[in-house]
Amino acid sequence: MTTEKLPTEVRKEQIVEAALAILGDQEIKKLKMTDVARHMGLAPSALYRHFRNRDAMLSAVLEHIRARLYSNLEQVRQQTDNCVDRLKEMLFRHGRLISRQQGIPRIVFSDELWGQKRERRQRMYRIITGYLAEIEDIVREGQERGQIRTDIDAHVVAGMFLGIVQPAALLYHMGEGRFDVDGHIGGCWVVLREMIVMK
Amino acid sequence: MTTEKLPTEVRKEQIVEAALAILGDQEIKKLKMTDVARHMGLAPSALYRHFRNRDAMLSAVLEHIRARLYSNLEQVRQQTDNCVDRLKEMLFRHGRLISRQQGIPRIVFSDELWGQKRERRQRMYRIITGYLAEIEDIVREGQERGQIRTDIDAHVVAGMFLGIVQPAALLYHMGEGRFDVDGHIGGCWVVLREMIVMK
DNA sequence: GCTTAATGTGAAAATAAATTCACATAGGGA
DNA sequence: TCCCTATGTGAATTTATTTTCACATTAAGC
Repeated sequence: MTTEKLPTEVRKEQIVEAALAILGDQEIKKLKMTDVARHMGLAPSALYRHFRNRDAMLSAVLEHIRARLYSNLEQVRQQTDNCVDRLKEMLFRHGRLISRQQGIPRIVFSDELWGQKRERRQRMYRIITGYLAEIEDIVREGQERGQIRTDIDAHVVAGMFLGIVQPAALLYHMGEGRFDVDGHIGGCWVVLREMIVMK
Repeated sequence: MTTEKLPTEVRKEQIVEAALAILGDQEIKKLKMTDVARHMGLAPSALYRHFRNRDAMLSAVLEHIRARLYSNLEQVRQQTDNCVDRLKEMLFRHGRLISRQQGIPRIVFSDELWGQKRERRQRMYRIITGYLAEIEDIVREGQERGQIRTDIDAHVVAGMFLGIVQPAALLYHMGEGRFDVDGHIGGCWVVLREMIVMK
């Protein structure tokens, strides 16, 4: 087989995307080098030109996810100025990530990625807690601007955000797409909004 | 090495417990036959006298978990009659399961166990949704007895239960025990209680 | 056009884990 | 007591996957 040759930068990106595509797909399986390679029409050994080993590849996948989550955050900040709307938007975007994007949310609770290597597990932990801290910031800003009740702890709100979004991902994947993510998130948002908006 | 000989019934139980102990332990790793065997001072091949293969063993582990969760439910039902108290008790028991028991909550979101085999994934899905249905029942009963607000959907409350408990498990395991499960659950309970009790 | 470094390949080796198998033995029941 | 079977063992064997390696090829710069 003769395959086009591309610079590493591009290939690295492609490999990460292939990995994500595989993880996001129907079947829940271990991410195999062979699969990733096949998905891109390369020999498995080609992957080693771009990543030292499987581990390095997984780390790159993780980094990609981190970037995605944070860019989402950035976009929402620019999209609207109202903190309640920002929260809502983040919630629904996350929902879309679960049901329509590639395997990002699945990875968040996957042994596969953070399970084995301690260092990676810690990185994942920091990604999630960092993300939650950002949500917390949105809430706090909303409180300062009088859009959100001040007698409710911003940290608790961030916890509820995770509490809405994470079980949805779990049930969606375990239920093989049967679980109604949008419905769940929509319903939860009504309750959450009710609870936090200034009356 | 000369090891005592025990009847299968006993051994099966021991094997499942060894598996759970390993999963619950510090290091998050793939459940290997070798590890389970070593944990009990047996040769790996001995395990095959009791389970056809690794898969059958994992299924037994899953069944054990199911039984544990449901017995918890049963105990709480007998312990108190007040539905709000029952909910609280379930929440805190689950918290203890996360931070102090063997690896049950970790398994709930583990690719390792429900990831590969479709049939097992579906079973896990049914276990969780069934458990939530029971929580929902507690809520509904509380509503009928006038202990819980009726203008709030029992299903939503069950969803929040999962939303409190599951992220706690995730963060506890990823954070290597650093995450304060009791604090999280305690805090959430205050909010939840506030939201659902009849005023 | 040539050179060469980066990228790709297939086959083989390394690693890892599950599983099988021939043999050993404990211990409950005739 | 002796037998028979369930349980246990260690040493292969199988299966799955990652990783290495010697060699091929492309494309970018000279």
